[in-house]
Amino acid sequence: MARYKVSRQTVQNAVDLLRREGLVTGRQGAGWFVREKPAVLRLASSRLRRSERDAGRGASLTDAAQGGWTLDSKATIRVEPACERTATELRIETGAEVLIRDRVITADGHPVQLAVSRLPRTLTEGTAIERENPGPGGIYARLEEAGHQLERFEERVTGRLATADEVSALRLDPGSPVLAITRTAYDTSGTPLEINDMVLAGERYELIYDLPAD
Amino acid sequence: MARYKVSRQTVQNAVDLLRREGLVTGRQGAGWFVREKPAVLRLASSRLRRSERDAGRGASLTDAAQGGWTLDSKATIRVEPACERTATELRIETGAEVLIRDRVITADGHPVQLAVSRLPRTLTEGTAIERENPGPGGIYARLEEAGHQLERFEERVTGRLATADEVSALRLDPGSPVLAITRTAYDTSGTPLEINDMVLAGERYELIYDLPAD
DNA sequence: AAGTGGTCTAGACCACTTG
DNA sequence: AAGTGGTCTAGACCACTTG
Repeated sequence: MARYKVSRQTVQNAVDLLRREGLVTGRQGAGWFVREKPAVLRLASSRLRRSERDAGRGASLTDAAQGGWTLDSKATIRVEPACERTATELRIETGAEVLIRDRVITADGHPVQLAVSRLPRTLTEGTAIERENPGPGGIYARLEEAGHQLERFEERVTGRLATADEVSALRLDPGSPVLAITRTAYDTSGTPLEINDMVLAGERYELIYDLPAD
Repeated sequence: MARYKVSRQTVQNAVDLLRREGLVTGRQGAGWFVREKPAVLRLASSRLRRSERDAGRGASLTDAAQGGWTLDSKATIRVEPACERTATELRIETGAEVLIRDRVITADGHPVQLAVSRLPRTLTEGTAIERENPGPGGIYARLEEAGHQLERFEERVTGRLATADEVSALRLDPGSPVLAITRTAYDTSGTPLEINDMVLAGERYELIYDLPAD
């Protein structure tokens, strides 16, 4: 204000621009700080390979191994009747039981990803998928053990601004961009087994996809 | 201001929040308007298949066919010496000639994507790749005709906020999220042939990737 | 206690559009 | 001309931190 002879509000607007560009963070009472360039986590597309599951690594842990991060997650498990969207996408009846695994994934202790996974209850009842820790290779390994051979995954990616809930869960600054990914897992008969809605801090992740030319 | 008995600035801040969430747009002198939910353009991963090129469709046109959009693009072609990053990624010498195709892609007349494509000049000299319109199947078809068989593509995706330049080029509201994709095309010997830096209006696109399970 | 950031009021002026 | 949005000044108060 003194240096440029402008009012408080003008400085606030200026510094708010820098905040929204992700360059600085303000802490009330403490000051404005240049933001540390957040290290990029890479989700190589190899993370969904069967060889990784066979080696006992779930999709998230494969990422961790790649980037040198210590990944961890807390899961809340619950059963709910399928809403219309879920029913359509899982091709089950509206109201049928759905197992929901609601996870917060942390990297070196910091929350970096939200993941809400939905499966028809008929596939999960009595399996380790209903436990917080589903064991080596994750839920995909358990599905295959139960005879549901996976064939392919589809990921749909969009970019948008974080909602208020995401801002608080991922400790983002308001107005931060996120990557929203919806992954569907299909078995060899083309039946969807799982839908996973993920939200990632946009600037902390780089997604890597490998695509064949023919 | 009258309804809630608050000051002008307070209303401005409130409405600015809605703007950043992508819900409304302000036009000076005209008013605030609820933003039309922008239709989603889908980039199916099939867009890089050889069958599409053989059918005469480039990657962008395949998108268009899928979503019912009329896609168009304006390209500026230029030759520059390779900067360090480009040289490393294309595995050529710093300063070697690079062909740059700088494109703005429009959907139904509205700019929706920026794409800057870089290829070693040695691959493009005397080919239609150096023309604004490279012909049916796009530059990938021309590369294969010249004997450079494509094997795979790698796409790296991040989410971030639009820069000031991107805001004006894509007619975005300030603070809008974008998807930044860097695609590298490799031939059968594993040599990179092209690097394409794309910037997409985050909320207008949904990227679709297909991943095999094994 | 003094110095930060965050947000607010009241009033002003300019650019743009015509509800 | 009157009504919009955008931005600014000057001053105020509260929450939080300790430069």
